[in-house]
Amino acid sequence: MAGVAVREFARGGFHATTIADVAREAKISPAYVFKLYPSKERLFVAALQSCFDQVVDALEKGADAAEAQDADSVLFAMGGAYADLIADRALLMLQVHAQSVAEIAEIGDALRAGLAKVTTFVKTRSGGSDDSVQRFIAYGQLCHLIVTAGIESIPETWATILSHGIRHRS
Amino acid sequence: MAGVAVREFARGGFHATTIADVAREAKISPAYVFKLYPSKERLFVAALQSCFDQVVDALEKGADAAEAQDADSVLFAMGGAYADLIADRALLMLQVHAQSVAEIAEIGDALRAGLAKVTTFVKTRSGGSDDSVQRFIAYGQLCHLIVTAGIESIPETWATILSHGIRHRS
DNA sequence: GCGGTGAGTGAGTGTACAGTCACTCCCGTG
DNA sequence: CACGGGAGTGACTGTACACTCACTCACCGC
Repeated sequence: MAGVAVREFARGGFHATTIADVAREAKISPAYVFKLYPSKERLFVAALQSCFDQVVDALEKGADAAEAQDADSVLFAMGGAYADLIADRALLMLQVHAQSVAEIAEIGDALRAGLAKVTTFVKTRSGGSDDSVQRFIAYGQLCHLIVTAGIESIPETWATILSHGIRHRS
Repeated sequence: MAGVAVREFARGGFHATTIADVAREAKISPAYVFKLYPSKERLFVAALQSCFDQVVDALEKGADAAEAQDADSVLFAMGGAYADLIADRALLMLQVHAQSVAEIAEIGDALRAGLAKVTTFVKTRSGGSDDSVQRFIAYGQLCHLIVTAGIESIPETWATILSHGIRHRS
């Protein structure tokens, strides 16, 4: 259910995705969605929490698989794991959409909670400096821009400057 | 008119902002908005173009005011100018909203055009390396995250890691 | 066989919004 | 004065959506 909501909200964002969309994809009636979640906002929040859980999970697996365990190697491995995770775009798009409706109190709170979890995890698991962690997140955000704007497939100079060295699939 | 559209779309994003909102703020009737722009999408695109024009303008003024003219100094000055420009959040929010509705073809095109302009300008005016320019944009995106999620006013550790050294006003 | 309970739904309701169209008003020109 | 046209609008339409509610049905212990 939350998984379906992730995919649907990732496609259309909060406002352009209807409860009927999610219900159809989950093969239940719209009315039943409201039995499970009290409002559209809360359903979105559930999807966002699931999204951040998956991100932290992926980062952890990436870190565990790192060859060396110094901060830079771990951060590098985490970056690779993140790139793999968001290959299908859904988790990435959901974060971007969440950012754009963060003014809705419940969603803003969930977004901050998710970022707190990710940032804290990256810091403690990698043991890197504050600056390294900040840079890790900054390049993650650049990655979001590249994907949402479809920059990776543009051959022009400006596009290659932005996406140089950023890993992605297909 | 485009200025009003920037402010209104920045507040609510594409889907949650109505033509009536923009019309009210511009003190004209909704019907007349459709005389000036053929669709809501095109109005949004006009706002986005105006937004990127202002960004490039601000970067240019910042670069001109830089003390030294080596690449790093110019980039630093541009960063400061950008921080000043987006102090009122409207231009920043509009970019974030644009990212989240970039799947709408006309908007995606306008977004890419804007990014092309900004990136190309930063590269040529600063004369910095591709990597420096990429880093400049990456930290710009981090800045967007900090503002949209309201991280700058959070005293917790994770929040200070993300917003350390990022300039902002008020 | 009966009452209770949880899973699930069909059929609505009220409202809001993009876009349209026929129209008025005003101002400058001949 | 007449009149052409640009600036601007009121009133409408069709549709879509969040949310509600009374209801059904299957399954359980007794």
